[in-house]
Amino acid sequence: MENDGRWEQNILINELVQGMEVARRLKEDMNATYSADTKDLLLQRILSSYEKALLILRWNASTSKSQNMSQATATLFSESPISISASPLRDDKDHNQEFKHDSKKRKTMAKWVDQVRVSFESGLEGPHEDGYNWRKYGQKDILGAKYPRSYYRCTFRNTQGCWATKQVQRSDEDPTIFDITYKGRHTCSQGNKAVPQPKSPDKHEKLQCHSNEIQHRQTSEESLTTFGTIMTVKRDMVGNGEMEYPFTFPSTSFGSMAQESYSLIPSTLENESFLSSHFQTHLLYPNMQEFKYLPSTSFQMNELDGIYNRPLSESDITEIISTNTSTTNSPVPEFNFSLDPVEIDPNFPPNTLDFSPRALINKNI
DNA sequence: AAGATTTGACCATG
DNA sequence: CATGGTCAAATCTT
Repeated sequence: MENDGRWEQNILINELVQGMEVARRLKEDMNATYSADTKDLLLQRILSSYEKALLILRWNASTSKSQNMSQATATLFSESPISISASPLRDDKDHNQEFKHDSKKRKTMAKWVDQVRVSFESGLEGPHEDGYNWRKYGQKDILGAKYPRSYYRCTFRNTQGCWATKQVQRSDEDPTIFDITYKGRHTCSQGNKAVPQPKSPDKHEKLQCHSNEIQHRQTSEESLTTFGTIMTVKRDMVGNGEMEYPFTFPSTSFGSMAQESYSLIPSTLENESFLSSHFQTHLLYPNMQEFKYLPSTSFQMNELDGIYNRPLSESDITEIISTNTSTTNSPVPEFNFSLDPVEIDPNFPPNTLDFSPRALINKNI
């Protein structure tokens, strides 16, 4: 656990550096290039960096449990590489959520994809709770894939018109890894809640127990912020110009980390998408033994350097800003990041803006 | 009985 | 036409 300090420090530095970099960009382009909206987003991004930095400091000071601190920082950081983009090729109708109600149109509408890689202990049936209620609606054998792909949609699709979906695909190379692709933003009550309250704790508990031999106890206060395995995050462009954007997935599977983490870095590095100009950020749970195998310097910062140390287009800014917006949906309830992502960029139709599913796990272990 | 899952059929897309 | 995504009836679970 001696790495916790370094981890937190790196994140802290990282956040401050981000804020500084964005501020510098903003200063340079104060009276040119960027639109008013973009500037506003930049400012929000800056504020977010400081908020997060302060958050880390506050948390550090208020808790003696380094584990929870690490969980919080990991989660916070993990929200950073999120990016979103609307396809400029789509007309506004396609962005209109109303069209989502027409299944015939769904394939042509813009979508935002979150892709997450989550690992589990071997022997698991499948992915675990991510804070939302999903209903399986299909399964399909995928060409070249060893395991079938499962399709889930939000349980509240009919009752609340929530069109969030996810796909779960077990990894060929490492069956303990599941690629989970999220599409659509939760508009249901769960999606609006900072902390989804499991409606049926028993069910969740059963799932959790099923997937983990190791259960973690929490203090009452910290029970709201139980985050688990944050594995890898990948950003990919979809072929039709749609943007996949990464977000992190606060797994509740604590028990699996030590075993599975070995495979995470290789599996993602080998991924061809990594070589095709996409970037990936590896987020490893700070308490993992394997954490020590990571470069002593902040590997995340290197990733972010790739963002900040190049000329920024407006779309780049948008990506960075959306990083910010995601953090405003901080799953940590007591953090008062109240920015509504919908308001971040007026050019984005609200209902199609998708952010991190705020996958906050309120696990009642 | 209501809700969830399974699974083959259907459909859109490239 | 092959493939992936979704539908919906049948089936299972609660």
